Amino acid sequence: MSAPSDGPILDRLIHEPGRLAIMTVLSTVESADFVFLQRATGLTKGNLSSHLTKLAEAELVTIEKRFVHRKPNTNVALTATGLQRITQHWDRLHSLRNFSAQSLSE
Amino acid sequence: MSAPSDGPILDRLIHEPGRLAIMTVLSTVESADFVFLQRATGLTKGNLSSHLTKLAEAELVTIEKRFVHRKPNTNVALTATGLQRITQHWDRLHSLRNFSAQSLSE
DNA sequence: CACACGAAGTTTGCGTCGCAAACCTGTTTG
DNA sequence: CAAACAGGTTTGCGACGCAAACTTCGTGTG
Repeated sequence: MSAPSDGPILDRLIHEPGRLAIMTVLSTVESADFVFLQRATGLTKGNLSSHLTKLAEAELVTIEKRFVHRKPNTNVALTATGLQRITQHWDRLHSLRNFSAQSLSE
Repeated sequence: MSAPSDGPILDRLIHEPGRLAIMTVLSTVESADFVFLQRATGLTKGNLSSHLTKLAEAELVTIEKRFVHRKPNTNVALTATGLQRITQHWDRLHSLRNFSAQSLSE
């Protein structure tokens, strides 16, 4: 059967709204800096910072800190596993949505 | 613009994996009882119970407790607003996924 | 009858988490 | 120089989800 009770356990680390937004944006873009991500996701600096730290600890993103025009510039990109995981997460969301009740009838 | 920073703030109450599963299953089915939902979602009794309580407190579902064949039977259904909210939630997830970076360029 | 057992839920304890607010550090601006 | 600002980081705390313990009612079974 292919009920939601199967594999599709949603990973909280990625599912959390802020991080889902971050990961999804990153999956469309090669790399992005802190300010861009903040605008793209609507997160506050503080929350974006701590979400990025978590994602980096899980090795889903890489973070590079530089100076550009004498200002700090934090550049973020998905790792290979990060890309795989966000893709998989969206797949699981889709299969959850496409769930149909009769698959439980056995 | 239609960036994720706009409306699409994801509602944690519905977004939580267990409740997202519950609500999604309920949206396909008119009504379901406790045991059915447990199998459909893969949640433990305890967690299903507490999630249902939260959903009921938010008036997204109605809960009716009966006895069937002398056994307790808890029947759950979406309210009108519940259906609206889960539908809206999936819409927002889709627009998040379909986000394209250039909408920020202004 | 008494006692165990199971089904169907509920309650509790606790570690974890996300958020807002405070803080930090270097750079312009008045 | 002081003040404001840009770009982040750290902290405090209330809320939350999970697993495990508890409850209640009904059904064997010796």
